Amino acid sequence: MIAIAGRRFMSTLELFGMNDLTLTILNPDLPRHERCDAQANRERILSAAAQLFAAQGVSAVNMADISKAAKVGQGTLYRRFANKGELCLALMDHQMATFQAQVLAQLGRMTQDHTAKLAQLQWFLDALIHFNEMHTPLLCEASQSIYFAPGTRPAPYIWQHMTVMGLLRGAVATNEIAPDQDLPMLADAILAPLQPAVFRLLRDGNGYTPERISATLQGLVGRLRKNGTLPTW
Amino acid sequence: MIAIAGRRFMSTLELFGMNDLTLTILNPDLPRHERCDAQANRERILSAAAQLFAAQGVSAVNMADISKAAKVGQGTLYRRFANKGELCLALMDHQMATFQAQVLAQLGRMTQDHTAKLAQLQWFLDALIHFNEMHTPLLCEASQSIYFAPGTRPAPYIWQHMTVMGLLRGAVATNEIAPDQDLPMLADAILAPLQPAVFRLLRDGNGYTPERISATLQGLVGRLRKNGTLPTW
DNA sequence: TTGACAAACGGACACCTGTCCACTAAAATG
DNA sequence: CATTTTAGTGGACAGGTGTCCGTTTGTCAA
Repeated sequence: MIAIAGRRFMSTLELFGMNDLTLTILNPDLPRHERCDAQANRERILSAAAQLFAAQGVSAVNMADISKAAKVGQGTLYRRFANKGELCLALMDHQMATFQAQVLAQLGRMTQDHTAKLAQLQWFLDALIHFNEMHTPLLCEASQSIYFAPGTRPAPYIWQHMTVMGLLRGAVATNEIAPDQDLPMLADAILAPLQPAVFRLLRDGNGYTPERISATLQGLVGRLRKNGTLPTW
Repeated sequence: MIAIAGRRFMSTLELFGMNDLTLTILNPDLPRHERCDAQANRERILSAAAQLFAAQGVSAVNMADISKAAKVGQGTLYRRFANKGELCLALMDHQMATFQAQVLAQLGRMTQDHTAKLAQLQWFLDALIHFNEMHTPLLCEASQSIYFAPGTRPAPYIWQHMTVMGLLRGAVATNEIAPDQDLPMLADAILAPLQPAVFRLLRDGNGYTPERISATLQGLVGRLRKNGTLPTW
């Protein structure tokens, strides 16, 4: 029986790329407990995967390879990470948290400096583009293999969306943009080109540079402002 | 002769959703020949697939099922369609061609009526959204399994991009929008939310209606106009 | 017609992903 | 410490994709 109960749930969250911080915030009280052998295995798996990915590229490595390299059964591997995408997300967890912290700090600074909200949004998009640029293979793998129940979305995307929404709301408050807009959908539209698969298509399929992508998105955001003038930023 | 000639190559193109018109234009002269037994098999496969998809849903049907239902070996199936996505695209070929023709006709009409180019673009995006809406499962399957060589993109997307580009150029010519913009990238940014996978995320993951998506995109396009006023359309 | 050859055929097979389940061992309990 | 509970383990296996290759068959030319 039973056994796996709580574990299954946790992995569902981890699958969404939540780091402990986020997890704690969004789910203050959850089934705990990961046995120490389990934790050791988790770490062996992560480091084996990191090595293999670095050596052969993300797409050339399969789950069996990883379980062999980590000296762990397949069942164990899949118990910790339901699929390759989840594993990739876990590998980025730390860098994701760092990135989020930096963004938060910078936006705070800009607000203190009275930087316009739209300009903050433009900065954020640029930062996000560079983050995507650095982690394209892992992000693509993750976005490909993770299953989304209707009404649910992966945590990284939720965070991005929340951030953009917050800035747009701020821009409404400061009278930078018109208030009668569908802000949630607008945020999704702005973020669409940064979905990993689309981003890769733009980069590799179309040959656009990150700068070019960034410039166009910033142009679009600049045009949101009420008077329609070009952004000064 | 011939009839089916050049079929093999054609299938490579069809994989990209090209109809005969497009094909002819882009590839006036190509290796010919598809044997008549091959053509018969192709049709048996397509109709078997259509039936199975209708009965059980696209994702519930696998290639082995299709080959069995079509009374064809697996090898034959894969010779005709390298993967499920290619097959899906082939199933939409006719409707895709029809849609393209209708779009072309309507845009021609609008141009004759001196409708503004940006308004034409807004109409086009709306039409595209409804096309996506009708074919989401097939489009998603197709976009998932087709491999893109760097520098290449699937034909449906090429056509969409060309259309948007043409309208944007027109809008520059009629002085509706500023000329100093990165039109190719802008077109991609506008189309990004309509990539099948992203579109499905917006619909199912976020619960947006097609109308809501359409309204926001049209808002974005409206803001491209030089003076920044709201669109009259 | 007939012979030759490329195209087409079909099913066995290699490879991967993800699940299942009988067994093991960590941790909680008394 | 002994016992019970339950998370954790690992490998066999089911299911699906796509490839390979020996055999068959349409087509063309003589």
